[in-house]
Amino acid sequence: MNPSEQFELIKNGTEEIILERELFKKLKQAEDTGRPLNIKAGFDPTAPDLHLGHMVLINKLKTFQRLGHNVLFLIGDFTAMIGDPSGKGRTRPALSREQVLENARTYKQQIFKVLDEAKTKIVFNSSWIQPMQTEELIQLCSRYTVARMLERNDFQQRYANRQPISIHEFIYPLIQGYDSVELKADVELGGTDQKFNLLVGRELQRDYGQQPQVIITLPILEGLAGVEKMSKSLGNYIGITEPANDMFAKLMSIPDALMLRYYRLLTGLTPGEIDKLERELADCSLHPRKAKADLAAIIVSTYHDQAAARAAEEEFERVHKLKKLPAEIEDKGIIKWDKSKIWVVHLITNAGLVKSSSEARRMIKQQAVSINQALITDVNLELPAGEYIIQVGRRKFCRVQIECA
RNA sequence: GGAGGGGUUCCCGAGUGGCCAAAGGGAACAGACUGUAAAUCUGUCGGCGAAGCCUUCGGAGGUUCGAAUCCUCCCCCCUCCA
Repeated sequence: MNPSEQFELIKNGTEEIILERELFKKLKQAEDTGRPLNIKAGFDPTAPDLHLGHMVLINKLKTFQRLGHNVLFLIGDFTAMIGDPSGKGRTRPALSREQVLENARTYKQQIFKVLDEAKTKIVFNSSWIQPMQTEELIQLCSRYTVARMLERNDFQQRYANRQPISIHEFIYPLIQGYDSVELKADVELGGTDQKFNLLVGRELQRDYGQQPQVIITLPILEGLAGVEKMSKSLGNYIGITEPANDMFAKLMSIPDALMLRYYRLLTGLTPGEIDKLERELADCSLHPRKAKADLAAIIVSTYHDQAAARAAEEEFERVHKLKKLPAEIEDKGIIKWDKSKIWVVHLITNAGLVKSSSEARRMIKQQAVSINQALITDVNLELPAGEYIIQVGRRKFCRVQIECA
């Protein structure tokens, strides 16, 4: 593939490339010299549970690998150690060496679902930052000024709004930038929120006499509700190791308005194909539900396989369209009860389908509870011993056996 | 060292003695409808076998018939001045 074709492929779905002509030049250089580019991307060692939000970036790394370049998968174990409170006021506990390595292993298991292991090098920034002498660190700090630091958007805002900025937050971008120097990165990828930090890397490389890295920022993916960014702590994420059924169902629950964005950022369809989808949705020749189911199927087959995706779709139809019981219902085993009958409220609470008896009452009142496929309307209902299939809401099911005294 | 602002139910954020289990928004959950766990509408959103009772508003005491609200001490966060 010639450099301009490569360039277009890389550019697709990105937010910004700084600078485009430098990227082009580097691609050309790589082509001419046969030396692949070093593509850097940094990750937090504390969150080995990757979700689709991470995959926007990882997919882009994959694109580079397809084009023959090398990925430097940087685990920021040192940076995480000093913590990045950024407003949250919570210092992270330093992870032990073993813990970091363990997390790195989990990363590998996940990223190699997509990335090419042979073209990926996993590196830890503690290996060069840790041995750094205080003197060196101070020298590093001397290369940047407070005024320039305050250019960073969130610093600027926090400063203006009289919100705290800790000193070490200034060191954060410096170390991240220094990583690029150490790795001689040609390109660094990051979310749009990382733009400033990525730019520091450029400056520092120039300062250390290296060719500055090209920066590529990628959009931040919104989570399930479509309002906030996808993140584990907000609980609005789709993990890439989740079971196919859950993945499919969660994808079906995203707002329609988010669909095309997911297509664009997560599926690897070409811009042309996505434009076509958009047109078809607009003129109603493509049903939104169909479009979303296709999206879900594509994504599920990426992290599982096509058969799993098909099965997940069938299961989804069965439960949500035909309102039938799912193929597999969790068996909660036997519950021993010391009375001759069990009160429904206790039954569904003990089966673990609701957190409290108040919630159980509410669910019954809201006509959300069925036992053996029959709607429960009486909060005071008592049931004898036996096996029950309980359903709460549209998606919580279980089978349980009750043994009464 | 000095002056001031603040800690509220998952999150944001009202509330300055009873009408407060605590406004409003977000998230979440349920029902209806549908095209799906979209959208929209409606409802729910501390606990208890509940017309009643119990526990919550940074922590510990106190004032009061009655406190998230007033007082005392303590912890934590922030800003400004030096």
